[in-house]
Order: sequence, then structure tokens, then C-alpha cells
Amino acid sequence: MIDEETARERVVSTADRLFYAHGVQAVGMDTVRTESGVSLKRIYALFPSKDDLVLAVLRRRTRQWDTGVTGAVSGAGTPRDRLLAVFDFLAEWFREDTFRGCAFINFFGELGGDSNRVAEAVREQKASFQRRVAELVREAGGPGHLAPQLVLLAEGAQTTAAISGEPDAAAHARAAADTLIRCAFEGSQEAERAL
Amino acid sequence: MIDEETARERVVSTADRLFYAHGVQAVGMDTVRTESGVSLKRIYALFPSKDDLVLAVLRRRTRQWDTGVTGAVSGAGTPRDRLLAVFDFLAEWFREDTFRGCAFINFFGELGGDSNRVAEAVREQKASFQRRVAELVREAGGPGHLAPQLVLLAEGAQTTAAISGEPDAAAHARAAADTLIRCAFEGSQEAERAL
DNA sequence: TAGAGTAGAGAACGATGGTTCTCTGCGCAA
DNA sequence: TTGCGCAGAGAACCATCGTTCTCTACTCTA
Repeated sequence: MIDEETARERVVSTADRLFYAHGVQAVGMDTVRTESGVSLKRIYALFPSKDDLVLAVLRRRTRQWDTGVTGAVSGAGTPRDRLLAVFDFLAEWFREDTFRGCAFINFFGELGGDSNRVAEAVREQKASFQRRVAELVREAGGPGHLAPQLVLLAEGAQTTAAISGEPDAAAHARAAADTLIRCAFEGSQEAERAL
Repeated sequence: MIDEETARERVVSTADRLFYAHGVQAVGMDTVRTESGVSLKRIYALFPSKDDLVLAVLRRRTRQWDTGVTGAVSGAGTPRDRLLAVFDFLAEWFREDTFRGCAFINFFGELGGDSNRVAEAVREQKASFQRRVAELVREAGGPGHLAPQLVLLAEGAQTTAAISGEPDAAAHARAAADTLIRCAFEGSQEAERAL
């Protein structure tokens, strides 16, 4: 018999793969059971309802996203490169052949209208990413309005890459981000000179 | 007995409202029937399957989007204002209290993994918007790389506004677009001077 | 070895899905 | 008026959903 943590991880990773590929409602719990190899009884002992499983998937994705961004950012040198590294991280992700957009956006569109728990989890993840980018902008000494603009580019790149199927949306977003960053710093330097 | 076109319009507009608010799979055909007042027999005579109804909803949204963009753009003066007008159009849309993101993105996330027809319809709408923006950029004399960047901002604004619930994503997108446009034109003027 | 307890497989259950069918009733031609 | 045809309401149908239950079999202790 397998360990509880192992069973939990198997169920969540299986559910993640299936929900992300086909949508949540298109995947039955029976399929999760078959593909994870964990019995329904065990699954329901770990996750009281499908909704809880969906939330567990979102929590897992949040952790993965955070460590991914951290890794990408930490590899970059200058503060401005650290901002651009976020878009390199996106580019890498978009090239995975299982890529099908941002799971948070997809789940929100499918379930957010009726499930407050899902909507709230998605909102929190997006807000957390926004805070992360704002912090990177602050560290680079950029103006406050830059962060939400860069976030829009990242979000747009995710949906565009998903729908078009072409990963070069990340390159467009990176180029646009580069322009915005450059202009923002010119602007703030001008502001400094004006003082 | 009501006209065929009237019945069709009633069914599609009802399905649009319900699918958009709750997601496609969360809404049964029986609810569409109840809320539209058109019998199931009639609905299935007009739309052979739920999938066809979903496609009809997408076609309707495509028409509305196109006329909306056309209206917004035609009200603006200079070619560069015409580009920015797209973001004013978004701002207006985001303030509607039924706003819940881009239906194409939502439907793609929910159904695009399994339904090629839906995925293709969404892809085509996004490609059409991209062509539209590219044409506006061309008319304004901007460089070719500007259009996909502006599109990313528009897409990002839609999902961000939907998830955060705050319509000011449109303002951020507009400001970023303004910066990108200004930089692009400075760049192309420099290029012209260099000739 | 005997027995208690637990895990797994999957049948069972009630609800609901998309889709079809039946039955009722109304309008209309002869 | 009579019979025909079609529209509408919703019951019916089968599959599948999320969830629970049962039964078998195995493990571990005394």
C-alpha cells in the first residue's frame, strides 16, 4: 500500500494533467482514478469533493509557477534582465507540447462564474504574480505604473500562445516589455534630472 | 408561432448569456429552452447539437466584436488615436456588470482541448483581430512588429480585468499601448532619417 | 493459525446531461 | 365540419456525472 503523500501527489498530478488538457468538467472522477491508480475511496478520503481536488491542483500550479519564476529570475544579472527573464520563462513554457494556456485563466473561465473558491484562488495567484513583478520593478528602480503593464503583456502572451499555438507570442511580449522598460527608465531619469 | 429568425436569435442570445456567465458545460439544454421560451424540438431543428449552438454563439460574438471595434475606431481622428480607440472600447466593455472576460478565451479553455470546431472558431476570431490591428498599424505608418504587441496588451487586459474584477486593466493597457506606439514611431522616424 | 481491521475494485445510486419521442391541441384546406 | 399536419410541452431515454457502499482479500497481531 502506498504512502499517503505519494497517493496525494499521484492524484493531484493526474488530475492536473487531465483537467488542464480537457477542462475540468470533461474529466470524470472515474478517469482520475483509473489514470492515477488510486481508488475512489482513497481519493475521496484525501479530497472531500471534486472542487477540493481542483483547488489542490491550483495550489500545486501556484507552487510550480512561483519556483519557476524564482529560478528564471535568479539566473539573470541586472535588475532589468531579471524583469525580462520572466518572459524567457514564458517562452520555454510555451514550447512544451502539452501547453494549453494558463490553467488559472482556463479554470476561471470554466468554473469561476459559479465557484467562489476557484475564483478566489485564481484571483489570489494573479495578484501574487502582480506583486512579484512590482517588486522586481521596484528593485530595478522603475516607476510603479510599469508593473501592471508588464503583467498585461505576460497574460496576453499566455492566452495568445495557447490559442494560436505559436510560442512566438513570448518573443513579442519580451520585445514589448523591453520597450516599455526602456521608456519607463528614460522617463524616470528625466524626472530625476528635472528635480 | 414565432418566426424562424426570431426563434434562432432568442435561442442564441439566451445561450450566449448563460454559457458566458456559467460556462458551457454547466448549462443544460433544458435551461436554454426554459429561458429562451423555445421548445427543445425547435432548438434541435435549428441547431443539430449543443456544439452547433456554441458555434452559433461564437459567430454572434464575432459579429458584435467586429462592429464594436469598427464603431470605436471610426469615432477617432488621427490614425494613432484609432489604435488607442480599441482600448477605450475595451474599457467600456469591462465596466459592464455582466463582464466576465473574453468568451472566446473562456470557451477555448473549457472546450478547445476536445472540440476542434470550437478551437478553430476561436483561433480564427483572434487571427482576424490581429489582422485588424495590423491594418490599423499600417494605416498609421507604424512598423509591423507593433501590431502583435498591441494585441498582447488587449488580450492581457481582458483576462486581467475579468479575474481581478477591476476595469482599470484597460487604462493600464491603453497607457502601455501609448508608450509602445510612441516608441515605435520614434524608431521608424529615426530609421527614415537614417536613409 | 484465527480474527480483526483496512484497502481496493468496482457496483450502485440518485441526479443530470444531451437528445429523441410522444401526445396534445390548434390552424387550415376541402 | 372533418381530417391532416405541424408546433409545443415535457416525458422518456440512455449515458455519464459525482459520490457512496459493498464485498473481497490481504496484512498484521495475539
